[in-house]
Amino acid sequence: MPEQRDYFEEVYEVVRLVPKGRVTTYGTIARYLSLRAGARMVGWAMNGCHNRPDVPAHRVVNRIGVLSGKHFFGGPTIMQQLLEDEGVHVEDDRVVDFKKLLWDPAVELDL
DNA sequence: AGAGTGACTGGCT
DNA sequence: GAGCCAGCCACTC
Repeated sequence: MPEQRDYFEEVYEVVRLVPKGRVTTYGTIARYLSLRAGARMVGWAMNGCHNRPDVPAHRVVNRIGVLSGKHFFGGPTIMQQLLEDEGVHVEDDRVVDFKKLLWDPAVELDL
């Protein structure tokens, strides 16, 4: 299997920049990297994050703050526990105060 | 080559 | 907030 990396690496790099206790979305990453592929591919990129040691994929949720990828962490509660451990409250698979915790590189990095 | 699928999103109801 | 629909692109069969 050839290396898909390309934008994969870029996605991982951005995700690694997400501060502890903050979250971001697939669409935000996609727009920031100007991925023609779209948000779906960001999710697919995260699918390969298991090869990466330092990719906090649990900080990446969908646009409404739902932990859509929790099932891919080897368990339905792993992702939530990781977030709770960082001070991010999760209720009914949704991030509490999601809008306030949202981290947008285009904004936080002041571009 | 065509159809199905998905860790998504925006718009509308 | 929640549900439905259409657009989106890479990947698999």
